[in-house]
Amino acid sequence: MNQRLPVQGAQGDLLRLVATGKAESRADLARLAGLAASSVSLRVEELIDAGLLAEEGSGTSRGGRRPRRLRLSPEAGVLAVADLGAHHVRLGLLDLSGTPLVIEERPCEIAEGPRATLDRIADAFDDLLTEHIPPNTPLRGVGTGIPGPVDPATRRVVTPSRMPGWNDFPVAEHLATRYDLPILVENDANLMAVGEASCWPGSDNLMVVKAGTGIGCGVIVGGHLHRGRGAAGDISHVRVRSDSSILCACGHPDCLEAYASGAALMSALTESGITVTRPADIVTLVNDAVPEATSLVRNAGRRMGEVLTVLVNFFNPDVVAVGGSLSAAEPLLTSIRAAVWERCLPLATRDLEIAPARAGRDAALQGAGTLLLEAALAGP
Amino acid sequence: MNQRLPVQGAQGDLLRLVATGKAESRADLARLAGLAASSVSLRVEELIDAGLLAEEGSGTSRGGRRPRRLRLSPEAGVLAVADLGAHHVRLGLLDLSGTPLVIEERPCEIAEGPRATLDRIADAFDDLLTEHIPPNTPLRGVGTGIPGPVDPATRRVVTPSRMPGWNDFPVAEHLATRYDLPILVENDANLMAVGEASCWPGSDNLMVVKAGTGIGCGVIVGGHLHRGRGAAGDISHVRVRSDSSILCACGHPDCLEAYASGAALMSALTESGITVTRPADIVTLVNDAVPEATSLVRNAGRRMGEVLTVLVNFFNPDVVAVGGSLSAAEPLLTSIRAAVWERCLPLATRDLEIAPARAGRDAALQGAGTLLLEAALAGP
DNA sequence: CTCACTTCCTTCGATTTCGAAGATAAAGCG
DNA sequence: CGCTTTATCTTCGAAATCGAAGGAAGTGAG
Repeated sequence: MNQRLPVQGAQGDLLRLVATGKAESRADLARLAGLAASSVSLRVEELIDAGLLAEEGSGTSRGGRRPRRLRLSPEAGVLAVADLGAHHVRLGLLDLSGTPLVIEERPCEIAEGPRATLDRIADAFDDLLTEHIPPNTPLRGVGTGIPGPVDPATRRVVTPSRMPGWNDFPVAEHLATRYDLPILVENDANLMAVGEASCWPGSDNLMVVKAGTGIGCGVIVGGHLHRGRGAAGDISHVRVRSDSSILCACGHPDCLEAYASGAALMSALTESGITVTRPADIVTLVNDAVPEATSLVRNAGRRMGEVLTVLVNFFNPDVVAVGGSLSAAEPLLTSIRAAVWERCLPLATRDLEIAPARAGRDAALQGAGTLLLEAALAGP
Repeated sequence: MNQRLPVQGAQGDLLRLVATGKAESRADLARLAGLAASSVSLRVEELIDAGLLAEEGSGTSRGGRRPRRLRLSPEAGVLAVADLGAHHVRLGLLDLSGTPLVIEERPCEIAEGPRATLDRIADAFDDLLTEHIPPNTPLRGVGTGIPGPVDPATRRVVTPSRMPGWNDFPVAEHLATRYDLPILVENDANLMAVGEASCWPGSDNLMVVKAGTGIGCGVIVGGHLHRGRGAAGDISHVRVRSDSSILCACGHPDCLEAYASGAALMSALTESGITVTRPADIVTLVNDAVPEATSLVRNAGRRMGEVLTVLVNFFNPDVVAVGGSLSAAEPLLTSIRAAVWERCLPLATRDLEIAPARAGRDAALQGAGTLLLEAALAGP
């Protein structure tokens, strides 16, 4: 099982370089792969014969002969990716280079349990495939993001909150019964981090914070997703300094999540008599200059910033990217910045960029595409 | 300049595998390097001819013919490494596999400035070389640990505290005037982390805390030292929760260092009328069951544990190793463990080991050896 | 002890990869 | 417009690498 792309040896590296957009010509490939130009030409020839690569016109000259541009062939295949949320799923098809072919959002209650949910996703994939993709184009991989911790060893969901019936469920195995393909199961914040990372070329170490209903975080170290033992990236259950004391769902007092998550802000607003149903509503209130909302968001940013201070000193990333629905509220980022600049070591903030996420709503799907391409190219 | 080992192509990989102790025979090499057995034999032959490898008897059988054991030749060369402290320097010579040949400690005031200090180290290297090493054995690399931040890009010291005259000094360039060799300049806690990492086979993600006069920390991610932009691993200037307020030397209130460093503990003891001159004295007091000392150490451990909680959740390492002179005080580790176990996510602490450092006093020197071997083998 | 089996290492022809040289194609320039 | 320069890509002999086969040296079972 797990049919991988029909490539061998150096072909995989070359295909990866073209798919990730790092190389567009044989000359690029020779430079980046460290192979002789002649070897590259041979391998490329094979890849074209195999229908994976295609030549497409010529690129722009750099002072000499114009390169013959290489592209992934449309028939090379597609990837089916999904990002599962609490009440809906965002899913779509990408080509092997991660370019979205079709993306849509469907309602989907995660509380219905893993079987129903995963089957719903798979059905949606089938719909999209028959509707948008020529029948001879092969599916090369299937992946999904999960709003909870995933054990990378077993690829099962582990002790998720708000996901009844999912604990210890073998997600990858279940999908494998429907697809004889590389299958990816990963935490949603991690996927988002991978997707975001490709928007920051030159930055190898990133923290990507997802500020939505909850607070997620993905970590990219040396260009690769850092999983640790499966739980890496959690910042929501860190204790924050506070006068009062709020008990978090995890059983500990004063977790960041209890003060700064979208859920926490929403219940605080409700208490002051303002009704909101989604984190995005908070952003609207802030944009309408409702003082209670602005103050709450500013406070949340300061608290997140205090936590990030510790992590920036320790991890010393190039970039902290802030995404998620709450990130659209400007005071959030401003307060985070203020807290980090104030307290971090000058050496750690010297070249640090704290910025809004660049990848947009499909970051997680793009990230899934990146990881799936790796999986499809990985050794036998 | 920077004469590297006379190896090319795959030879480097093979030499590295033997030097790091991962391979002991041609068969091991073939397995680990992914080369054909025949190619390995050829390369090994060349390395033996070059005087870098040597055959040494035979190993133990695994059910068939006994392997012919491979070792680094003693004439392959030596590495000169130093670990600079505030008032002394620990330095020595290693063979290419990192085995100490001779190690000694000399008094050395870092406050005398970089030129005097580095020349003193180089003189000591010369002494050791003439005294202990046959004259035809080449020196293959020189490295030193610095008790302050080092910019990995420029290999200069950056804004160090307690190192007058060192700021922005080009340490590597200065050493390069005396040695036409690979030169390593690295923060001491980072070196210690690298040395410690080799004592935890199978663990790819480590945090190594050095609890001495100050509090240092080195991070190993995926088996490699994580430098970030040069400041990674700092945990000493993290704000801790506290009722009182102490101003740290860095200008911020309530840094961990101001509460839990050896220096802080010493001044607290002095205030209670107990005289101590070195962090090791605190350990003695604790072992003699002096209640003030024990209580202070326990408190320091709890505070360090609280900070580590955040980092363990985020980084999710396999191991947190605690070294440095203070680590010999048992209550320190116990309190750290208690704080981390209590507050961290179960998923993060599931397989986490919080343990005393294994590498001993020469951890940093061994780490320097590991990194220097890499540098000496790296491409031209 | 003999015989089958395992592992280690080398030999040697087949294959792959390389790299220098040349062919192709374009830009810059007087 | 021809000339030089630059860059891309291919050709082809040289060199490195591989892999199958086999010898060497051991273990263990009958």
